[in-house]
Amino acid sequence: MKYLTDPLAINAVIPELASHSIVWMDTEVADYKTRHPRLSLVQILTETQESYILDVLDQPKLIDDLIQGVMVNPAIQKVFHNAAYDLRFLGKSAAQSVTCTLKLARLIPYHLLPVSSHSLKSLVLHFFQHDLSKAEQSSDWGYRPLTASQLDYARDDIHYLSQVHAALKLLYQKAHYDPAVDSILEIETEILAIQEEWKQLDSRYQYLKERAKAVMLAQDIKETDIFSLKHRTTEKVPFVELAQLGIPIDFEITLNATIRKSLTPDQLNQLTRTLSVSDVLSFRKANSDDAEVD
DNA sequence: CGCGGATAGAAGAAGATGAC
DNA sequence: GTCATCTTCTTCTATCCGCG
Repeated sequence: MKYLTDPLAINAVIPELASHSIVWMDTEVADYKTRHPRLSLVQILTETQESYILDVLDQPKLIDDLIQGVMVNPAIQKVFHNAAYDLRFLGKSAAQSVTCTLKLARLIPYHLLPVSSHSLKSLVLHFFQHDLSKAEQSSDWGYRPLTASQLDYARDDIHYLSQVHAALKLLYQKAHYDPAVDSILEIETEILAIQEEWKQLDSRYQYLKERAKAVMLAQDIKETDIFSLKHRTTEKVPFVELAQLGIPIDFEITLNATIRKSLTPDQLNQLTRTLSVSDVLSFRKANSDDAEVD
């Protein structure tokens, strides 16, 4: 691990970092609760397992050099967890070739990745049974010198990020089939195998939720360990009144059966109609015995 | 705390089905 | 044919998530 605090040393290492085709990155931020958070550390791991911790606190010039040298270069793939957060400090929309493991994790269906949260901590626990201590996450990253424990945390983060990334890529491949060559028969076999069990569970699940809601309403319980019940208000105004106020209205209204009925064919043709078509999958009604006599 | 994006769930619609 | 019911979909908005 290289912990670099000297601006000259950091500047010197940028070309070396830029020579990699993929790096795993993370940042630590000071004053994150205030209106003006400051970038404190940028951690970078290379595919050769070298980790760099760059101290860039109050070094806007250095941060910009890093953005120009690494972030905007499309030839370097940058992997972050919740990239949107780090990009606020590292080039924003100018950053190129950024991969986000949070987004990747969310693309994997629950049955292949059964975790209650897609935070890096949860993913590390799921894949590697390692409790990534997040105690340092909210520590003071604006104070110098940093503690050994802070630096350990900073290094662990990118190390586990690359491991999680690899595990996620495998699962992603497992989850994604090419529909052009996928087998409908295989899908049908699998869905029939679990359908009855799923129906029973789903029925029970919905039923219990309805009961819970009824109980909480009747007994005026607002919150339990697993449920919360709150009011939700929706206010409406007559459309005609809005129109009469001359408020610019620029959205479409679904042409439903009721409105359609009150329009003459002429009126209907005068309107600018846009049609949207969706494809609907449904189960066919289970055939009775005559189906087999085909 | 702030943000961008995801998510849950309510509401309303289309269309298939079923009872009569 | 009419009407009600069921499934599935889209749309909308408040709320949640994840980062430090």
